[in-house]
Amino acid sequence: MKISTKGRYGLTIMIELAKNFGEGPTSLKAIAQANNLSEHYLEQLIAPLRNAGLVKSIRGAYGGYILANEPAKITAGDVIRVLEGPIIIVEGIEDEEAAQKELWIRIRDAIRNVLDNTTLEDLANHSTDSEPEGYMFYI
Amino acid sequence: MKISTKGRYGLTIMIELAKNFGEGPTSLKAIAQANNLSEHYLEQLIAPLRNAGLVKSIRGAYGGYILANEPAKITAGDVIRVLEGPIIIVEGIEDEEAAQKELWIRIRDAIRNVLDNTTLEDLANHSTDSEPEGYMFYI
DNA sequence: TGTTATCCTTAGTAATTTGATAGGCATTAA
DNA sequence: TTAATGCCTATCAAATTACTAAGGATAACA
Repeated sequence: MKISTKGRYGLTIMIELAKNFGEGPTSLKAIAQANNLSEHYLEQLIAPLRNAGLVKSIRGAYGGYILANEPAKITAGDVIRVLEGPIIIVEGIEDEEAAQKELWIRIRDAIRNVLDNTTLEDLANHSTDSEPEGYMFYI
Repeated sequence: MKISTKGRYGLTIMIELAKNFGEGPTSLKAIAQANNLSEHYLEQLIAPLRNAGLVKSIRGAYGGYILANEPAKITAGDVIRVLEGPIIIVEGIEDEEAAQKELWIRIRDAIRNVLDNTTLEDLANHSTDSEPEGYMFYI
């Protein structure tokens, strides 16, 4: 179980757009180069973000993308939900698994709380406070 | 992103063993039948649980599995970590993604908190308080 | 008007994971 | 000796992930 590169790269895109908010469109090419990612792959990630109304596109030369809303009004949850799809699917849980229900509800609520209370503004401003390397991200 | 059946079925096994704790071994066959699952598939899930020292096996006729410890001393985190592997891999995060670090840390800690504070005893006793159907588990 | 930079769409694909199924050997209680 | 169980290895179809490839549509700008 993990958060895939879809969610991570998607957040990377959105944070870049948050940093450039109010300064006109940012091209995917610029974002891809700045973060050393495949532009083609990012195109596939931003498509659902556009469909979800989180970003607006400006076509043609010197076009690009802009956030559809202020960075303080877009949460990490908005982005992750679009790109990672349903998290903790325990839908259609069997009666036999009823004992586990409480656990999944607790985990779901804990994650929701973080995702819905962290905005792009939070993430864009935190930029490079560079903690020590070697920290780990296993639960 | 989701918690797969590995984690769910694994918890199902462990909760059954918790219910039968102190009453001798429980066979996988019995657990499989009670929960309408494939016995062969459960074998593959319990192998890592045994290797991790969470359960002990008793071979031969009328054998089965028992918890290696009291239900109150085994947490959901012990089980999930073994079966689901690393959660939220953001290891080897790039410098460019530094802005996201705070988010992953917050989510990691929130999930850890739930997993490490929910024991098999909690889950085994909660059994069938049967909440209304149709609740959802998307984040 | 032509060029170029960009968005947009579809298709393909190798590697990995998931969720099993199958067959058979090893061990032990009765 | 038999039957019940754990244990081990292999196989496999479907889905997902993380891309790559190719090219069309649109619009700024010279």
